[in-house]
Amino acid sequence: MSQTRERPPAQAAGGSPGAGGSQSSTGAGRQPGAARPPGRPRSERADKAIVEATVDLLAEEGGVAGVSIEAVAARAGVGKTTIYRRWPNKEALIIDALAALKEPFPAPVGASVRDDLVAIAQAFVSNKTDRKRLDCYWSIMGGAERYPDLMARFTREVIEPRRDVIRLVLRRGVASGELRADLDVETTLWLIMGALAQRARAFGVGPVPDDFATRVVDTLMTGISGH
Amino acid sequence: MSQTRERPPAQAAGGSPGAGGSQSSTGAGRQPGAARPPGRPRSERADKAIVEATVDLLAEEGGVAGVSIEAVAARAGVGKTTIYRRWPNKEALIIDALAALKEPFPAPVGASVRDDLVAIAQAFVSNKTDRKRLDCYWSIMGGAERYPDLMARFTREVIEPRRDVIRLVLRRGVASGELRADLDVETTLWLIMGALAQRARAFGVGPVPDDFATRVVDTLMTGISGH
DNA sequence: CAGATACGCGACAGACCCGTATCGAATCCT
DNA sequence: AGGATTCGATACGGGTCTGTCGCGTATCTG
Repeated sequence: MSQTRERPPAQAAGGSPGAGGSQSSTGAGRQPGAARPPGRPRSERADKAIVEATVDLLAEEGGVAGVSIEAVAARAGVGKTTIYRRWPNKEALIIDALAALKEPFPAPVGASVRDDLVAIAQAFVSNKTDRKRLDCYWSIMGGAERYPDLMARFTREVIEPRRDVIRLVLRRGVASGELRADLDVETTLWLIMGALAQRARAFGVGPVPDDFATRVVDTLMTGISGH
Repeated sequence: MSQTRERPPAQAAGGSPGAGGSQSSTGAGRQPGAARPPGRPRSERADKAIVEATVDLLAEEGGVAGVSIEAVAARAGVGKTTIYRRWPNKEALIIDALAALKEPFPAPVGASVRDDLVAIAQAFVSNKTDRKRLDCYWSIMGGAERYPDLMARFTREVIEPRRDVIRLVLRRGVASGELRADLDVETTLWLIMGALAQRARAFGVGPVPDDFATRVVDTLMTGISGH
């Protein structure tokens, strides 16, 4: 869906590229029966540098508009040619680069649903990778009308899997009786994610306090009603 | 804080410019004792058109980067000169233009705190002006690191006053006993605003359903705990 | 009326970016 | 060795945007 140049991808495209990265520069994921093409193989090092530079820029610049191919090339220490040989344009590059943020999220199994939710929420606002993910989220959602495909794919491949983790925890809570039997899972999801995402972005009122995750979960657990 | 040109502002700057807009093109808010400057007065019509075009573009383009002076001028049917005569650069223009979104929000006084919250939440996601405000919010927050002054001022002058309305309702609920005596007002605020803002931006899952505001408030009121 | 200023329009230099092309050097296979 | 391909670097034409300037016209004051 991204490469339009002559060569076949030779790139991640579904697999987990960051798994090994071991010895040889290539020869790992080669198709059995497909001969290696002649000539110098593409640099995996360049692949990684480009994707990382793209994600970093997206997170820092606060918008797709701030990511220019030239800036990516400079930051990755790579020629523009090397980028255009792999992706036809900026949007395709960003779409592929976002796959770098996919790495899923193991559902914690702690003493209680409350503890699990707190653990997830805590990671959401304090973990470094999660923070980068969140910055990219804001960058993409801000320009969502401009790049709907980008938003759709990011939502499907990065956001939803993480929401699924919370869904799982919530359903487990319903099953165990820790949560209401008639729980509105989706609305609860919006409440949790919304509060965390919004608060994490509001620099004006200072950094996210340590106990914020706890307060969110507990307020939500208990409810605000007086009875 | 914005105009650097020779002339004094002659612009809103604190007042409510959209109130009258009645007959004469000027002569309304003139200082008693200060003589009117010679020459053709600045067009109020251009003022309004520029500000409106700026806000619209900010909401539509999904980012500060998408607002160019040239686009604003074209959309407002105005020469670039007319803009540069009033504001020194894009950021100053946007800062002033956002004042157009200030109009506060009367705290509803309905039968119950729950009804008030639902009313506010409903307006938040369905009212047209509120939707534009929300789009601007996303645009600005996305590029918050790039334009911290812009975000700070927008937060202070547009967002916080509206949060204050909800704070008031929540405190009223605590006083009347409808809400818990030990309510964590700020966290509750993040939960409500976060859920609404996030959901309103997630086009991928369809438009905001009519009952979303109700579900958010009720889930929050009741809590999710099983006991 | 004359003087002062604002108006919309278009031109301009400088900056940035896109996407392509070309270069010599490097890397891989046969 | 020789052919194929990629590498980073650089240059290019074409586009958009910025902020300034000059033009002829419109509007207001005295």
